[in-house]
Amino acid sequence: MEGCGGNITGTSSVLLQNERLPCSSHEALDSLWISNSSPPPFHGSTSMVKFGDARGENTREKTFFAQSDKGYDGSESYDNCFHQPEKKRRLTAEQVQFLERSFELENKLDPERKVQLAKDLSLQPRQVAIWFQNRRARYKTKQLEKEYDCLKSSYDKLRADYDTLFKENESLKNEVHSLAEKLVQRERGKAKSEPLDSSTISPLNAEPQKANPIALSPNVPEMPVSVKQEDASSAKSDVFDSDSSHCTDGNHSSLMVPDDSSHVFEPELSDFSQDEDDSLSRSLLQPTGFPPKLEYECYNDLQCNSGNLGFSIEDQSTWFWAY
DNA sequence: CCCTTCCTCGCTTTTACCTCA
DNA sequence: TCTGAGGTAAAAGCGAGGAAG
Repeated sequence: MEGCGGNITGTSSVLLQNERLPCSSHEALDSLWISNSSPPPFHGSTSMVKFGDARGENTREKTFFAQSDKGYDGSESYDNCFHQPEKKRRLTAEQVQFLERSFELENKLDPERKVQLAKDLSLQPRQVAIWFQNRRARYKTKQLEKEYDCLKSSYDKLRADYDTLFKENESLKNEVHSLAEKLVQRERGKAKSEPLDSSTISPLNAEPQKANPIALSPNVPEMPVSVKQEDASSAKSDVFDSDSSHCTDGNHSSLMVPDDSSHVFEPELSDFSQDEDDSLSRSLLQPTGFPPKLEYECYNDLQCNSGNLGFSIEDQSTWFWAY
């Protein structure tokens, strides 16, 4: 009964751990092979010499062998040892360490390797296979967690970039807004200084005011209503009419900001002759280069969406993918 | 083409072990 | 110090599906 004594070898622990009948023919052979391996496999290979030397350094290992000792040295008889319902036994730290090293080399088991590992660790080949299976599952979980963290950090970065750009966009829009307001006031002053003669007011002169979105914007408190009314009676543009059909909610003034901005960035209108002024206005008022109609129509919604910085959906897709 | 066997995988259950009140 | 509840990690069970003979 020395095998059940305090000096529990790897083989005896195997007997403890693996008393369940194997469930397949090859496992039956495995079981026979394990129990018939005369020298304790722990001492049979060079790797296991180290493995055996490491024993006792780990408390869990101690626990495991203490339990084994209890099974053999305690009140329970030898028969009880082998006929009581099998209890799960955690692999020892050394066994796990050995399996981990093997897993690092190759996370899949071929039959020969499985048998060899089982032999080295005094485990059932099935136990080795199950350990690898569970280990692969854990590895996969970790990988998923890593991927999640990676994606999350990427998302956070994109989100921060977006917030920055959104604020910048808002700031620029406010700037455009205020400059447009100044421009309207300047236009009003110019209109007052010049006599209101219908013959002198060319459609081109009136066009900036007609196209002036500020005049329609309910968001601008300092609205030059008088100017609007003066011109609107005679110069109510088709643009407004056509736009109004799309902007029935009256909140689309900002859609026309690009027009304003084109004026805003005019050098010094007073330095130009009237013809130059007109031609410049005409060129600046050309719709070419402005976002397509779709964007105008969707701009307000896009703003509410707060996820697009005013770019069209199509633009967004390419814009973000550019990352 | 069908059947059998073996293996892996994903999911679930069971068990051992730890922590804490 | 002991104990029981609760939580967690790991070993093992189970069924589905693929590959090979």
